[in-house]
Amino acid sequence: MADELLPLSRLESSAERAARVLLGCLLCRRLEDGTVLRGRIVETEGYAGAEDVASHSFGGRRTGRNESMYARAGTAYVYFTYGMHWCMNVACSIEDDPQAVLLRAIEPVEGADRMEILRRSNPRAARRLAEIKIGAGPARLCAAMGLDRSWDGVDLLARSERGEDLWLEHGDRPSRTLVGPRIGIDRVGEPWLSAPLRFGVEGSPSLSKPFPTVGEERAARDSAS
DNA sequence: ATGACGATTTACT
DNA sequence: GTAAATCGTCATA
Repeated sequence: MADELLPLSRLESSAERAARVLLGCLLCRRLEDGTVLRGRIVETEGYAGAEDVASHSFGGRRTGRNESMYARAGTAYVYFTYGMHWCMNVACSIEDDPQAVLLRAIEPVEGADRMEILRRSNPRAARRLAEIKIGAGPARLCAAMGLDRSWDGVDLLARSERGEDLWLEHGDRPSRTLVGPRIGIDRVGEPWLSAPLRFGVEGSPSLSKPFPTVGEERAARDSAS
């Protein structure tokens, strides 16, 4: 199981299912000097494609920026936002169906020291870094892994032969999965505003924000295989 | 060419 | 809790 690439068959489905599948998987990066970084994915959000008002691909919108959303499952969609942050998604359907999963948080598994240096290289690095977990947020995740536009469109289900690389591996499945509404989409209306498409690994110290603890959004048994 | 905006984060009251 | 930071992208003209 260890060090095995995630197969296409695990990802090629709906955004909701793929967002669950990616929990526990390892986001892996090889740096220029050969150092390998591994982070366990502990928080994700599904974006359901052309029907989803909160998605960059709502209404079939297809531009230079979001073109990677329309690619085969396993393709990275990395975009720049708020004039200073990078965020990373994984496309999760067939070509031309723009469903994707936003990676919202990782826990360092390997190379945490380099992740710390990478996040400090951000000009707006937090003053109180000790209180902020490495990778606990979509933009913090990209900072820790050193990701930017140059990784947009990369196939995460294959390894490159030389140089830097980025890929996905199997990892320990969460024993329980947290579910809640997505973050930062306040401008969209119902039902998408409160659609339960945010998922988290219960007990992880690296979640970007707490999950709701009442009603139907309470932690539920993970039904993914 | 211009203007509005953003799947965030940090600083500050 | 609220506001600022900061700029690539897209829609409009």
